[in-house]
Amino acid sequence: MGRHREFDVEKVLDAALCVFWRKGYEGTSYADLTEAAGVERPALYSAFGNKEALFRKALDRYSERYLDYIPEALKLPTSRQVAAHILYNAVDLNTRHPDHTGCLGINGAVAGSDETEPVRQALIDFRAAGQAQLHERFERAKAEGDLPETANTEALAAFVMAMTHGMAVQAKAGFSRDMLNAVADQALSTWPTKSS
Amino acid sequence: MGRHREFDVEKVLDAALCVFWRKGYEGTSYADLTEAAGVERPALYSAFGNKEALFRKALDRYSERYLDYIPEALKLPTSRQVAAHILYNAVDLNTRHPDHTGCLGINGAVAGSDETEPVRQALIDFRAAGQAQLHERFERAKAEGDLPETANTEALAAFVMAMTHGMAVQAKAGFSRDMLNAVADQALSTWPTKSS
DNA sequence: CCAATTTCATAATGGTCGTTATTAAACCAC
DNA sequence: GTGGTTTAATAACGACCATTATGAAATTGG
Repeated sequence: MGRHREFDVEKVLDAALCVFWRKGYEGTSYADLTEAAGVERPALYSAFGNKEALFRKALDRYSERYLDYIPEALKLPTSRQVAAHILYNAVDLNTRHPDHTGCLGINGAVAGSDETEPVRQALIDFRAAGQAQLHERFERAKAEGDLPETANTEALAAFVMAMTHGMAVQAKAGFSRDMLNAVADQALSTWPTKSS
Repeated sequence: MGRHREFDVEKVLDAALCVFWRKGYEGTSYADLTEAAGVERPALYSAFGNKEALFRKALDRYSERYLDYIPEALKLPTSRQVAAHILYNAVDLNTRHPDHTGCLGINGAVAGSDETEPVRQALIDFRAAGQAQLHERFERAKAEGDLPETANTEALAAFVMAMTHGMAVQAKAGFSRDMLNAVADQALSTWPTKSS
């Protein structure tokens, strides 16, 4: 019983996600959020909690809605295909939406005031989780003989992640999709092979 | 005539630079700046102008004091040495100071509120200037036969910059110097050669 | 139809933001 | 040493920050 909610929670979360994506955590104000969502402040608080909780929910939704290419990539047969799938799909995601280029994992917060530290750390953990999955996958590739015994799988995973981070920065700076794809090409040209 | 300034302008600028380096432009408040510099607000305004002007001066000083390895790199004989010098020195710079890891060009601002847009753009230009120098140097390498005729020098320059950006993000996330050096190794592992 | 409950919009909270008046102190030329 | 000028420190400015108190509107169970 009681009055019904008049807005679609998921639509509002998507709107908030887009704002965070564009302006980062610290750069986003409730004025921005209410304008984008078409919903007043107290409604946001009652539906999602405070700003940090809202950001964390937006980050979860980002994972679900936009990063499905990562589990896809991990299932591919060779480590090179895994890396290629991730890099090219990252370029696509970073340049697909003209009003929020780059990546929430980077735009959200790289540096910031002390008050934003928990969010910054959450993003560090978020990125580390992706890197750990990649590391694990490359370990499997080594066991399967897809990667040479000498391969530093941890560094390889960190390298792919560094590329996605760097390209995200460049996408946010306005780099074209074509340019970033060429950058990804160059990154993949360094990929180790079993027979070298 | 008139009273003398009681603080060292360069020391105060260095202090401000360190704060911006750690917290970024938007994450830095005048409370932070005055505490770090040991100088009151009005003194900062009279010596440097407003927050944006102070940041721009800090960025200039950053260039002079910390990025001298870039002109050094450009003078090296081969494009591979140029890239290696930049990447390893970037790792060093990104991890040398425990209280401000990463790079001001990235930490300063990747995303932010609309008010920070001029600073964000200044950093984009700043990074683009470095990339242009690199591009030019790689063009020369191609003319000298150091790089193959087929090399995409613009993408190569963007690739090296993407690596520095990505490693800067990782350094700010706490990655070790050793890990980042291994990432740089991977990036350099298949630099294009004249004879391939 | 009434009472209980939930959401709504308005507007206020205390705090911090960047930026400056304001006034006292220190200096130099005369 | 006095007058003119520059800097220093205190404290204030309006604006915006995230958060919430308040009361009207809407809904359902009894």
